[in-house]
Amino acid sequence: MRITKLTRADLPADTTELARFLIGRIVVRDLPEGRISGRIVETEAYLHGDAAAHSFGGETPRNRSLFLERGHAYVYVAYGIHRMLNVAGGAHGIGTGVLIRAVEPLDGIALMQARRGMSKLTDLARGPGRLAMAMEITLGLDGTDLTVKGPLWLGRIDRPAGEIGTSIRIGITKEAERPLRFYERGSRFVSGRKLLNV
DNA sequence: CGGCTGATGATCT
DNA sequence: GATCATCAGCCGG
Repeated sequence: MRITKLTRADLPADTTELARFLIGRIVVRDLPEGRISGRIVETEAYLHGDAAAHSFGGETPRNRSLFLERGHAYVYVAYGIHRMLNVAGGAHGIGTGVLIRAVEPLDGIALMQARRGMSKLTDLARGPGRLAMAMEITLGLDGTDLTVKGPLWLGRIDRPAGEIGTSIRIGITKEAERPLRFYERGSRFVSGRKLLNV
């Protein structure tokens, strides 16, 4: 399977557009043991001035990667257990980004299964915490430029995204009604409740 | 399948 | 010391 690297110019400057654009694109994790990759089927946008965004209170050591130019990784720990993978959006100095919530496993399925301690394909990377565990997303990857081939980068394959559905975001309480979650309709690899995935 | 709950640690106040 | 952009496991239907 041929995966072509995305360039920064490929990425929409608007973060909501970026969240939609990333559906159907590929996250590639290159490890010494081999390549792990997955096709993005679910994202959420976190915008400038959005009370649900980590950047809302201004730049801190933790969230500084969100303020990098679009295409950089922002990785943080949620609930003390799970790492979350985000793609920073917008221009340098603007704290916006896209949370990658689920991928459809492509390469390195055996590696993902070993990492997750389970084999069911549809549960390997369904949900941001599971995705991060399956793809070995560590805090050390925070700030990585995803438009450069390295340990973690973004690509595309010759397969169009399906129809994109929209819903409210999952697991937040502030600005909870904004329709900023996007997913590929009909995909079995999408997280969230059924009601949200119509 | 849907609902509930405890785990767990980095971060900021 | 409070707050989490979550998940696995357990329970009842």
